[in-house]
Amino acid sequence: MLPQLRVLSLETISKIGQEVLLQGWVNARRNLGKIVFLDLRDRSGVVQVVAGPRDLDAASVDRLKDVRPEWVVAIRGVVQERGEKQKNPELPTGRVEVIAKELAILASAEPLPLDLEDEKIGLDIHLDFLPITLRSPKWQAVFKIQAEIAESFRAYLRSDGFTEFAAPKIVGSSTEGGANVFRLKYFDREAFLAQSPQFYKQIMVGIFERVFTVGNVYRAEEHATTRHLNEYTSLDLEMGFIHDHTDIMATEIGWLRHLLNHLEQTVPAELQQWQWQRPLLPEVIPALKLREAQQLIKEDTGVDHTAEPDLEPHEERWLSEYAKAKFQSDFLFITHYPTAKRPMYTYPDEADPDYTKSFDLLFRGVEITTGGQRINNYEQLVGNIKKWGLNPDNFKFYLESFRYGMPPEGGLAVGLERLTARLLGIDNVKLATLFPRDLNRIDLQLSPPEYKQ
RNA sequence: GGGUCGGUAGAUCAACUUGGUUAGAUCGCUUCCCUGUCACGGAAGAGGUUGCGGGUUCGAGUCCCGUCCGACCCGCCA
Repeated sequence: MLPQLRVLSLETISKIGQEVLLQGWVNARRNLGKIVFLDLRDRSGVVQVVAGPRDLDAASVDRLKDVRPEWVVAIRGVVQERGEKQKNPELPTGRVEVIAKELAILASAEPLPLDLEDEKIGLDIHLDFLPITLRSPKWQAVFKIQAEIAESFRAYLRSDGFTEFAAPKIVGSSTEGGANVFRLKYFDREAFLAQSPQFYKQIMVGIFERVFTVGNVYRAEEHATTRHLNEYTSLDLEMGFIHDHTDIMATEIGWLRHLLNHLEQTVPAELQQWQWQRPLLPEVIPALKLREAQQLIKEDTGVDHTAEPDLEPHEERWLSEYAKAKFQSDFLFITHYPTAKRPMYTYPDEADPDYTKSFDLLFRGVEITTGGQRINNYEQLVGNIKKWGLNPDNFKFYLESFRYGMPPEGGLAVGLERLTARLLGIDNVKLATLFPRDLNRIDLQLSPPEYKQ
């Protein structure tokens, strides 16, 4: 067997003539008879290994016969510059190759049930085989990018005086009303999976002024669309001492600008895999009041939805097209949603109390953010809880923050998977989710028995 | 919850409109040949109760009914 050497990533193959230990998966195997070429993949990339009887010991030659794609192997060899005719300028490591001297098999692999390079794999098959489909560079790229989106959120906010906290996922009362909650047994009583960290981030404003949290939230809605999940990752921020909701919008614009630069700096190759088109982000994202937006749609299409409390999905798409053409922006804020259709903590506009100081952010046809100013006055908040038909006793814990001094504040929540999907032009949000939970799927456990093997 | 569309080798699809011997193709898989390939190439081969059940018919992958599964749209939301 091979001596235990340290792992040498492919990035370090710079010194010609160096002896290295490579550990990775076999990406491809080209058997020319006596000589075998292996493309070996590790976290840093892919490199060609040349395995032939001239340099390889007899036992390794024997083991080599069995090696197939996705087998995990360790190879001791020497880095060599390729001959002029053998250089492949299309590959990042096409200038070099590793001459194998010894090969050990760390794990065998059954033949793949699908083709990792196949771009047309069905959604169902893709999701059922996520543990292997995610190995392809294209899907690796999605989730590397997603990790950097979350990283950018953290980095930007931290630099702006925000403190990160972890919000509980098991909660004693359902927060927002509206959306359905997952119920669960909590010892001898009932509890819920959190639909949002809303109450906790507001409470935390009373402590740190500016906070953010990144975590999963749960919605028990029986929807089946390309933009809904039953578990998704929410990027939440909340900040005190604001003037109104526009301060929150300004914070979001600042982050988005940081985000685009951060991605282009940290994961340029991964963006390129998805034919990255940098979103149009003007200095100030255009903003329309809901009623103004509906009026525009009415004028253009003749369909009068100016009495509706929210936009329909096709109207969101229409408005995104409009904003792109009119303002050269892939983003569009819609503000001032009706008070009656927003949660009880949403701040009403003093000038027009039927509408709120709230906003959604549309990005390439889909809503990716909801935010706004919150009611920070204790009496007003209690009054609203009653007005919404809720019992203030159930909100005592939450209300303590406001009873004992809460500054004017507000915040927002961004759907991480939706943002990822829209940034990369992925049609279905499930494909921008590592392990999506939906109506029909918790990994394989809700799938038909024949898939379980 | 309402609506629309779909289900054929391991994968991606064809054959369905107009019913007709042994349901094809590509990739993958197996065996053999090959020391400069790079998604290597070449030769041969295996692999399908056409989701399931029933019906119409001399005959059904194809038409009809039921059922299961899935995708998409809507409601709701991020």
